[in-house]
Amino acid sequence: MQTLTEPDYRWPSPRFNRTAPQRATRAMNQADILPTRVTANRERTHMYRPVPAQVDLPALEHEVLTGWEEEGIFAASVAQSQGRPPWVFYEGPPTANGTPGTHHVEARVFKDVFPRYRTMKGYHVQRQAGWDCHGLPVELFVEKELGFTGKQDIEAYGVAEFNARCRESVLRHVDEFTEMTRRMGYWVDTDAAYWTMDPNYIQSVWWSLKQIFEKGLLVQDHRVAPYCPRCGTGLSDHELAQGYESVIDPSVYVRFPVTDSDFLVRFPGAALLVWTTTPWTLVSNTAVAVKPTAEYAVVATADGETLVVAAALINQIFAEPVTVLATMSGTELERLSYQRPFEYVEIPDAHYVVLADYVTTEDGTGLVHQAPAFGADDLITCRAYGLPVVNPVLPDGHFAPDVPVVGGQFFKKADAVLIKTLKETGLMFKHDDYEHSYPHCWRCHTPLIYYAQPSWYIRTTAIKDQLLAQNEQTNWFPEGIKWGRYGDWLNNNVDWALSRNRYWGTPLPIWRCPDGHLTAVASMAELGELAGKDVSSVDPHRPYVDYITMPCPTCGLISHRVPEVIDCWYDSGAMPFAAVGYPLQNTEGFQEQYPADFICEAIDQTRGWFYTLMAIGTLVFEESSYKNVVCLGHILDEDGRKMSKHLGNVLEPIGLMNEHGADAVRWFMLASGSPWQARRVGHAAIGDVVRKTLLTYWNTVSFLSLYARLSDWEPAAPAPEPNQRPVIDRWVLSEANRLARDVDAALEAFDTQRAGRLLSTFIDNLSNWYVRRSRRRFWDGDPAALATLHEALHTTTLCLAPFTPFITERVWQDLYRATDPTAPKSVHLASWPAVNANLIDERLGADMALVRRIVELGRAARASSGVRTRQPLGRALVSANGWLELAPELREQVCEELNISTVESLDDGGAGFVDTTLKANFRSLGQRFGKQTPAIAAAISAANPADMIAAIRVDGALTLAVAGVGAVSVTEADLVITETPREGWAVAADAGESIALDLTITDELRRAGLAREIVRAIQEARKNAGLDVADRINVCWSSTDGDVLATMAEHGLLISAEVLAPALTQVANDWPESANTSVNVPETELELRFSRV
RNA sequence: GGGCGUAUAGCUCAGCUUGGUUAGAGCGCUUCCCUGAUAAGGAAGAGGCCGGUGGUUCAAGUCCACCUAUGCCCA
Repeated sequence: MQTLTEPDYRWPSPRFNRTAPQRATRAMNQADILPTRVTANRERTHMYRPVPAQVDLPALEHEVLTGWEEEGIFAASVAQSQGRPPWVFYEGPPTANGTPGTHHVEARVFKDVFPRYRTMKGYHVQRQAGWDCHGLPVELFVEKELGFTGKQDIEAYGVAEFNARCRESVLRHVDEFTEMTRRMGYWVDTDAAYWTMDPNYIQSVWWSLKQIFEKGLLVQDHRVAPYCPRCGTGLSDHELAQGYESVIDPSVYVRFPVTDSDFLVRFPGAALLVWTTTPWTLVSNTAVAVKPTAEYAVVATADGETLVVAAALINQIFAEPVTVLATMSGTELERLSYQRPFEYVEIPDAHYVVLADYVTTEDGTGLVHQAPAFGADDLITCRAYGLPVVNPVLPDGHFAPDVPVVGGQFFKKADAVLIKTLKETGLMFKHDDYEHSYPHCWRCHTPLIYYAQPSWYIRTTAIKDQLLAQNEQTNWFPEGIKWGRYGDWLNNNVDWALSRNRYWGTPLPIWRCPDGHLTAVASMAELGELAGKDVSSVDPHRPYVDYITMPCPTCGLISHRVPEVIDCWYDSGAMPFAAVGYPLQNTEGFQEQYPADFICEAIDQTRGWFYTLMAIGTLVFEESSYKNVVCLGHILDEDGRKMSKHLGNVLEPIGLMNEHGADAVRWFMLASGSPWQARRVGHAAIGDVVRKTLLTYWNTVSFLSLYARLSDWEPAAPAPEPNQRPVIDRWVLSEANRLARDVDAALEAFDTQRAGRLLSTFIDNLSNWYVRRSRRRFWDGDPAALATLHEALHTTTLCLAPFTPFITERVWQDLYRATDPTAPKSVHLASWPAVNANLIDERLGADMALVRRIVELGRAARASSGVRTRQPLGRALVSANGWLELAPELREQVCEELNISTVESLDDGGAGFVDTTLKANFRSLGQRFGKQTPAIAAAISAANPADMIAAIRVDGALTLAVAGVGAVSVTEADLVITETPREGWAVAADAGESIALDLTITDELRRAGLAREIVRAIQEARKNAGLDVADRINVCWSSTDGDVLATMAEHGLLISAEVLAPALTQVANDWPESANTSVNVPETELELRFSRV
């Protein structure tokens, strides 16, 4: 129980699956191993807390979450760094419009790891959450709930009521996001979150729009967008994608007679041949576009016609052979005038050839009919020529009643009568049917019309050069996006179509009077002044803001707000200042927090948030709002498919984290595979990283705690200086310092994958080499070993903390905070580990790598020999570069690991045993000899290896006569030398290194092997009987076998010490009843039983 | 249609920037070894026309071109 005298929060104790280990002392002789237990779990302030080998990670995480919250650790970490240099992070607001998915976890893991890391590095990192509240997706969601089919339903229902429901819908989902954020350990301040629907936020947006308006960059113009004439609304791209249906449309080739007199002098009766699949747009024909760089031909047909077509398409268009009268580039056709097919509507100053890069010569005729009201490309092209936008189609999809022939007809239905007319007037060259997919309204299946509507634009094309310059200053991760996907987008920049004819969004703050004078408004206060009344309590949303009118400052007529709301992407791109209410509020704080050092989202934001942030920052402050941007690949399901509700393959994030642990999910996202690429996520993949890395780390911690406690060891106890410790300790400390240095560098470069690989490699080395090789020292309570592992895990835990904040917090509490009263009360309040460069020993790292390679070879040799490792061998011979220079301590590691008494160098006395093979080192030879390399390699293979080596080792080089090349000097570096011993030895060799085992087993060695066999059998039986590692046993044995008797006499002390047996008693047939566990020693005539003391 | 990625073992992926002759790792499978923390660890085996074609080069998984498949973004 917690008491009031305890000033500090008591982190909950871990759960136990087994009883806590009790104190015991590792013993090397029988006298010492008599029970010396003291009271279990004696209260020791500076001792590790017990760490169970088994761990329930999700349960641990819930305890840690509680601890963080009760102690306010996140707030403390932000408060503690107050006044330090800021490192600025912006949270991109998720659209709070649906249930969060695992893909949301991905970005949020990255948004968490770098701020945590930077905080440890001594920066102050504010982390404000945010919610994107507006937008069509929210409206559609509510429409669906209400069973609406279009805007008429919303108008009938009432905009005020509709928007109230949108607001409520947003609030509903925010809770789910908050819970997911909490569970995954993403430290972001949700209490101080910004909401794009907040009145202060909206006023900041208004302010920025007024800046842009006053620069003359916010203008009204036409915009072509897919539009459902039945629902009376434009459709977003995402809606468009849902509604493609296959339809059969007419495909018509129409003659447009040339009227340019010069051209007609050269080519009498010439006509442009134009192809279209939407004859109804011909009524609005305004121009004909050609590709400037394409070649066009004037051809005479078999029927005596003269037509202009793209040269590349002649064979496709004409069944009969034609005569080419002339060819010319598209550029030469520019401004050529022609007679349009239908004279139904007035289109002044038009009807000539224009140039457009997007025209292709792959199908049709290479001449594209232009109707700017019905095609986005057409509109851009025609606008460049100053051509008018004439639209005879009403918003309901019908031609205006006063249009001849087609008046009052639905646009698609008009095709038939127009085709008939074209045939009658002789303009039709060819008429086919053409099957293709055409967008339809996903709600009512009406064919959509690409339709020009008045729309508000931001002239981003005017600041294109500035945007490119800002992009040059920006660091992209991965780098390819900068001038790849994103750079392309900037280079092909088009004006930003800002307005939406919708309801739930930031209202466009522009008031217009009947004379068309425009007034931009930057705040509710300003609006109140202009309107001449107090409007400070009015909700700036529709419809309320729409009711506010003002006298036009120019002419005094009554101005009303324009009806549009703005693209919600503008909302989110405005967050750097709108989130803090700038400039109405926080004018000072804002300066420090702009621009951001770091933002991060998935790749789909290149044209979304990444762009709107940069564009708005450049428009308003003439500086992009971020310096470094991490751009993630998408998350896919186990089969590589996109996750979607539709497919039913969505991984629910909280469930995933409660099954494997948030740390596991985080580690997977950060370190498994490349974050830049699309990655598959599934239970198997995540379970894998838990086993491989997290549990290995945990078990190393548990191991340290277990043996330190058994030895009563405390980290404060004196230990030798690192340079006085055994070589393997110095090695692991060197590696640990390298780890801190290299992980730091990787995170500095935003490379979590590299950092993750470094960490898991180190953890593997620590557990499966350092601990494995040093176990005996831990049993003995060696302070050097305990201190070394303590220090190595300290570094590991700190480096790992930003990645897996839960498990490292647990370890911090149990190992470090429990033993050091001055330690920060959370690992997340600690600093990044200081690198002690003096402890980094590159040479030692290389030497240890050699030792481990030799051990690997030795294991292979053991396996191929059939002599198990438990059977000691007397001798091994090694041949490897650097072996002779190895410290004796390191060679000793090889002996121990391979259970061999002595390891000698093959070079020392192995001359008679050795076979030598030689291979050419192509890398070295190739650089010097280029084309002649194969001949020299062949000469090397042909030479006598022993002679060559002997010569080279004496003189350092050898001159070789090579056929066709001449005399060539070869050094040892040009060769790969492999020496292998001969008969009677078990051999393994790889890449010039080899080891040979002397398989001679003397009686002495055989008995030593038998002793180890007996020890192992007893240990296994102990474990199976559920004994604790410190329990003592009484052993009785009986045998008549001479070998066994000799072994027991020779190695009895060793055996009893190894298995913690104070008594090792030989019996005849008088087995004590208590000796109830019998041990089977394979292939040995030995009867053996034991009982717990 | 345009742009950008990706393609290597049954599966998941390194290696490609800087070309070098035996292409690696993990998971799964078979056999064996080690075990006084471990859900671990180790050795061996089976499993690869490194998507295809052509080119550059003494030498190509790696560089270049084209093609195919697939994904994303945009039309």
